[in-house]
Amino acid sequence: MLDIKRIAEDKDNIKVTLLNRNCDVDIDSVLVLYNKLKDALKKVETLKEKSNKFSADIAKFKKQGKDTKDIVKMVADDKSNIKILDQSIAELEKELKSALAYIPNIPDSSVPIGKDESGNVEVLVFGDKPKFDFSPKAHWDLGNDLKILDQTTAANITGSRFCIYRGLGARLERSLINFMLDTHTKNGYTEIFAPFMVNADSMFGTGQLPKFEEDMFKVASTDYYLVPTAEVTLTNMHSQQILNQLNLSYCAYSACFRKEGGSAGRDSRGLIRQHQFNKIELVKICTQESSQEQLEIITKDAQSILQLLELPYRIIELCTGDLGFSSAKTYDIEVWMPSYNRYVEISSCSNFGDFQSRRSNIKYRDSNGKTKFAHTLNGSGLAVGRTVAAILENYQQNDGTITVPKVLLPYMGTDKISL
RNA sequence: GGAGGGAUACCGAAGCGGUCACAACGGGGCGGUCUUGAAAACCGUUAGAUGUCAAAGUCACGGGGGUUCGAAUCCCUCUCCCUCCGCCA
Repeated sequence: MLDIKRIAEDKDNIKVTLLNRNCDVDIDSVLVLYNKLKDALKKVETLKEKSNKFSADIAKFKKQGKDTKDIVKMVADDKSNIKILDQSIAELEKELKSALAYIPNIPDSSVPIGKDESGNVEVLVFGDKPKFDFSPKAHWDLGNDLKILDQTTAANITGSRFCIYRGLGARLERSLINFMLDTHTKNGYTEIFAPFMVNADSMFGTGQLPKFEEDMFKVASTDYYLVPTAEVTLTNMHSQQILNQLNLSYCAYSACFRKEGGSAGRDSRGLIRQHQFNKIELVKICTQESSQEQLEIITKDAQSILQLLELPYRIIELCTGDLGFSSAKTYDIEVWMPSYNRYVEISSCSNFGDFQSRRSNIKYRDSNGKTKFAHTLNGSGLAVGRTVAAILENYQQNDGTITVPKVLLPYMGTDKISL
């Protein structure tokens, strides 16, 4: 949520930045609403002041035994006017709030300007892509041949875009979850295990609602949604709070649920795009001054998993046209996927500035005792299913077996996945 | 699911129709006096939103609605928490 006052003060600039991220919201009509609301508020507050004063007089007069009939009638008349005005104010506020709810965050000034993903900037390449002296297989074929992944059976019991992990496949998924959480808690993140269902307020707070309702699974006969990411639970743990202590760091495992409505037919094979997948999420809540620095840290912490797993990856900075709705600045981490012959997103690390904290009302007191909106950040650390896919493909051997990455040995209990 | 009890500032809690939200009283936090230092004691300080250059003002006692000239206080409703009973991993 943007600050309406900031929009009013910096209208022209904000129009340009919104165009840069391909958003064509009519800012002028929002400001018309805002001015109408301000006028109505001024009017009603004057009336309220008057009637409050007279009401206090009534109490005084009664004590003195004076007659209050006339004054009571006068206040009663004002009251009915106030009621009408209050109703129109409530309507204006609702309209303004819902208009603001659909306006995306303003990109940070450091974000490269671009129309779409072709404008993204590669900022770092890490590791060497594996060279195979045989024809490498895709992870779904490897998983099928090794009998560790089974989409057919999952389609049978649920539907498309689900997967069953079996034997060492299931063990690999679980090992990665534990390895990632262990690594992040060593780096100072507090581990959280939170509900997989949240209410609509939480979904609004982090920006999934109202605009992206179609992307979410809603639980029938309840007002609850299945979380699309643990970002929702971790960030909203502190909604409606004034925090005394900041620079909070959380990590959590959660299953994530997404409809993937707009991607029919894309990545339908394998683990890349599922309706349900596991993810370790990192969330930071910090002061306004430190969020830029914290974004670099959270990105580094997410990368550390890939470095320890010795998987080749690169980092790109998203340009204005490719930035997510709530984000002010985002680094995507992409892992090398031999079967795609390109890098595939495995983590997205974002600084949201005060966009989410305005929505979910997360504040802190600065050193002068003034309350301010906190800054929030998050990053995947990492998407587990895609990590499994990357390990299978990058660590495959000529004989169809998979070498287990060294750091996973204590978790896997074996150095090789074979039939 | 049944029956009760609650929700007030960082925490506990008073208030039960106008004098109690510039929120009593405790505790905590912060600052100070005293002390070699600490403890204790004493003194001071500590609270939302909106608005404004600053004020004034307006709003806020879990959320929403109602009664009243006036509601933290009365009524309705929703949410959440606690206790007991029932059911149940």
